[in-house]
Amino acid sequence: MPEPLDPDMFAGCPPVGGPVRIGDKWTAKIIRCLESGPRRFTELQVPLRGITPKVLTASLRAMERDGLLTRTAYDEIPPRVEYALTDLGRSLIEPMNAGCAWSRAHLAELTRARASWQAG
Amino acid sequence: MPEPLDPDMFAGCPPVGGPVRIGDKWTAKIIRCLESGPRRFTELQVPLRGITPKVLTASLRAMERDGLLTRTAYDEIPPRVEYALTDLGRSLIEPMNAGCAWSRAHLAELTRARASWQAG
DNA sequence: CCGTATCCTGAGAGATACTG
DNA sequence: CAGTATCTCTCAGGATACGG
Repeated sequence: MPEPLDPDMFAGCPPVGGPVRIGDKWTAKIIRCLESGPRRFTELQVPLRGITPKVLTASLRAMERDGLLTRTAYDEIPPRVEYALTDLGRSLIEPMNAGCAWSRAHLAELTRARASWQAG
Repeated sequence: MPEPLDPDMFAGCPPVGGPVRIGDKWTAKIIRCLESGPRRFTELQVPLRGITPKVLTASLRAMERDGLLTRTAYDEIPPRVEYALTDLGRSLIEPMNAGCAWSRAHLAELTRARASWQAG
């Protein structure tokens, strides 16, 4: 493969931190939480161990802005807000599963690689 | 979907920054660069616009440690070093393609969502 | 050619406290 | 219940310069 690399081979690629921040700490997990149906703010906080309300709010707002989920506030007392995946958000589940499948298939191999690196 | 979320639903999931840092700024692109065959340090710097040697070195070392690629130094003058994907590294291409396919399919939709957010 | 050595910056993330 | 308001911190990433 002696062909030189195209200097512009990433020209069409969105920059990291561009269109969708699926690679951040929480986005993928939030999608998983909403996979089974709409959830409320506090409900999300439970599996998202220790996420602070500020960070959860920021994550949800970003995802809402990107059209991955919807926020619905009901005018009740006490307040009730529900977050639900859009079709767009739901469409991310497939590629996410591809990544998870890779992890399951190769995690052992990876752990071995790290171990033998430590060894020498 | 009134079933409560499992508080431990992410128990088995590796922490972000865990096993494989594919979500960082450079790892995926480096894999793309090596897809077509082994490459040298300076060769990688070309499409990786503006990556500094320090950062490229750090990325390559991390990937080597994880068994995603190999580093081969030839004892010549001037020095020659080649980086090549391992089978493990190559196996990441498939799930990466799944993500790229998603981008291609939904980028327009996403851009629309952002625009309408700005508008209203 | 292939890196190392320093120094620096910013953004994501967390701790803590408070409110409609 | 569902957030906001501050403050702080860490660390990936970058700028620059130098070395085998």
